[in-house]
Amino acid sequence: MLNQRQRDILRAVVDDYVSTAEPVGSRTLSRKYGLGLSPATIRNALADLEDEGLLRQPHTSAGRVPSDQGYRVFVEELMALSPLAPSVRADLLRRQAEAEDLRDLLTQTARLAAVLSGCTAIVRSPRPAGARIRALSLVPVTDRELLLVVISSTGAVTHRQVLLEEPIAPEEVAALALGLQQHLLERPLDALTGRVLEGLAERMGRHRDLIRQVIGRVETPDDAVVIAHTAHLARQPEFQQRVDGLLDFLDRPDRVLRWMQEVRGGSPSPGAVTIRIGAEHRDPELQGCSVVAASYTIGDEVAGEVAVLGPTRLDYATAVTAVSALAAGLSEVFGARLPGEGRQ
Amino acid sequence: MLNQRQRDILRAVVDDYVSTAEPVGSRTLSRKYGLGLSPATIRNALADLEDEGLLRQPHTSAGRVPSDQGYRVFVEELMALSPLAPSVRADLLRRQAEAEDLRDLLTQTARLAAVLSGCTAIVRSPRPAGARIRALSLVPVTDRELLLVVISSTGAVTHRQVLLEEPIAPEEVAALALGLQQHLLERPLDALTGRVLEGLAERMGRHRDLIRQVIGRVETPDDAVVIAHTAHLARQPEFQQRVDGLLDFLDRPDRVLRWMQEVRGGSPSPGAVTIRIGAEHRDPELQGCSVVAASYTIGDEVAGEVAVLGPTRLDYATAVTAVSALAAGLSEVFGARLPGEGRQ
DNA sequence: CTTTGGCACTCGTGACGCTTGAGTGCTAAG
DNA sequence: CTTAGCACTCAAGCGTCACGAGTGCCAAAG
Repeated sequence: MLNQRQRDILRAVVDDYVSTAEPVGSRTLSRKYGLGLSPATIRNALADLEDEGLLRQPHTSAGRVPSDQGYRVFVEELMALSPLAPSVRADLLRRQAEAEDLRDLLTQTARLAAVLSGCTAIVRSPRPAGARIRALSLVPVTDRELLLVVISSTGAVTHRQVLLEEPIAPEEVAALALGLQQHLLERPLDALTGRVLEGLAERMGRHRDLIRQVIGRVETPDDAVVIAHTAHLARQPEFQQRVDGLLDFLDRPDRVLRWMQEVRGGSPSPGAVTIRIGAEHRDPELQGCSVVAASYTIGDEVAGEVAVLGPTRLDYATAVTAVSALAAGLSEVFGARLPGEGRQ
Repeated sequence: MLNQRQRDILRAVVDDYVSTAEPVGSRTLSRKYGLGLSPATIRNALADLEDEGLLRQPHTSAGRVPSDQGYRVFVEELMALSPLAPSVRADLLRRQAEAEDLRDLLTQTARLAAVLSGCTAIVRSPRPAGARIRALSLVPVTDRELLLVVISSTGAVTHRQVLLEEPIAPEEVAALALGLQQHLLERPLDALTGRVLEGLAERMGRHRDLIRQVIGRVETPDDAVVIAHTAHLARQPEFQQRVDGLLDFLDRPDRVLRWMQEVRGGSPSPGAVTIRIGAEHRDPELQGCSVVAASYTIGDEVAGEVAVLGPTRLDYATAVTAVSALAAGLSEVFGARLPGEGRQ
């Protein structure tokens, strides 16, 4: 276990390295941080911390750098969280509440997270397991072309084109819509995929094929994540040589989505902040990266996450405050529209 | 004016520099390209080309590098375009035709352009001046919440939430929708903004405010451009130091959109390929970049562009073939659905 | 008049060695 | 247990040097 001095010194090392990106040595620590200890004493402590595996030395005669494990201890035991000023918090919430629709809300949230943390931000669209179909409509486009519009209880609007073999009359469209509504309204979104629809298709007689076309994705991975300010990643000195790999990763929404889901798996409790550091990531592109994610809720259910992505040398305290505040804001905005109300 | 030899040599310099990213000297040219000339002769020609402003020397005793103006001459007079193999072309068209909806179509097209050219690709959503409102529907979500769905003749679907002060009955919604349809169907999309709506609002009696809410953007800039494979930009050696500026630019859809529109302004003829090189860009971030854009059409009208973005040292011939083929593909896919038909 | 070989010159690059400075570990004294 | 001192290590910076790629110019050959 670490004693108080070691904790102070580890904290100082992380603080200094986060702000300078340079290995930090005993003299710097003695001078810049009010530890009241001589460099020699600090050296002993540093050596101990290195034995514990919390610090690394890039080479002999360089300063120390936190290891992934060191960051882990830092975020779990040492980090001093300073809450946002109430005025800032209010400002964030106001901006979120002002969003014009779901997409705008997520985009704004991602941008705010990126600006606050100085990192690339990622927001996962709300997709609570309990999301239900709140409204459903068939819009006739031409006499053999319909648009199916589905609105979920999260406020997500998805639409899908349906091409028909033969013309359909407006009254028939209305009847069909009514039938669909009777069977699907208030059912879970999952009802739009798989066997439920197959069963429904059988019962719908001649429009069986129409229903079949609806089976499948109602939302693409492209819509499922919003990414903001990839430029921040490119600015990190440690990523100069590997920006392309990271961008390549972020260019693929499906991978990002799977990864977000996996990160969230680590901590299923609502509102919690998950931090994943460096080697704790499975994907090779993400070595040297850390992610800080906070989940937001709709009702009592975890619906999605607000996350920031940066080098392991990231300002965890700021990141945690930022994603917490923004996730809480999302929960609030969603909560303000009680079940039965909606938000596009 | 350039003589044949100078043209051959300029072409060789561009070819070599594009593939190696290294300044190219007289000996390399004499050896690798079948010019049948000694290095000394080539040196004379190189000096002439430099006097003309078509080549630059990074420093004395380095090889030559094409100047922006040199690339300009290259693309206008020297470039050898090799058409795509019919099988590849057919494959592209097949992939485009298979797209499930407008968004998927644009995303796939952008990805194909990026892969073919090895550059970052940008596709601008179709927005022909003549686009009309093909279908319009009001979907009741709750008793004081409606979703307005608008489908344009390009197949773009946009939706916007409308919050009401007081509850509205389903029959009233239907009547309102009918009223809107009568006034707006087949009118230009512009009718959804500005004074047309103001006039309409007056006539709609108590639902005036509802109409007012609809005024404004029907499509955000976020939807207007699709960007693929930003990682390719980060891979270019000349951008190592400035990836962040470029990403910052691409992170802002509104700027990208304005820029695309400006680039297209250069060549208004349908189907044409526009090339903008280095200093020809106004934005400082884009110095050292070139863009190759081909417009696609709906009917006879220019609707949008397929573009690739890379360093000035880019493979213009490949880029031109790629964007031309993909833009033609888009035109074809849009053309196949005649006016009156639609595509989500 | 054009082409070409030769030659002197320039300049970036990489290797080498040197110095400097930051940092360490160890030891002995306080 | 703390700290001052000391010897040691190593990266980074700097000047020197040789090398090589490239140039411009000139005079001779075609």
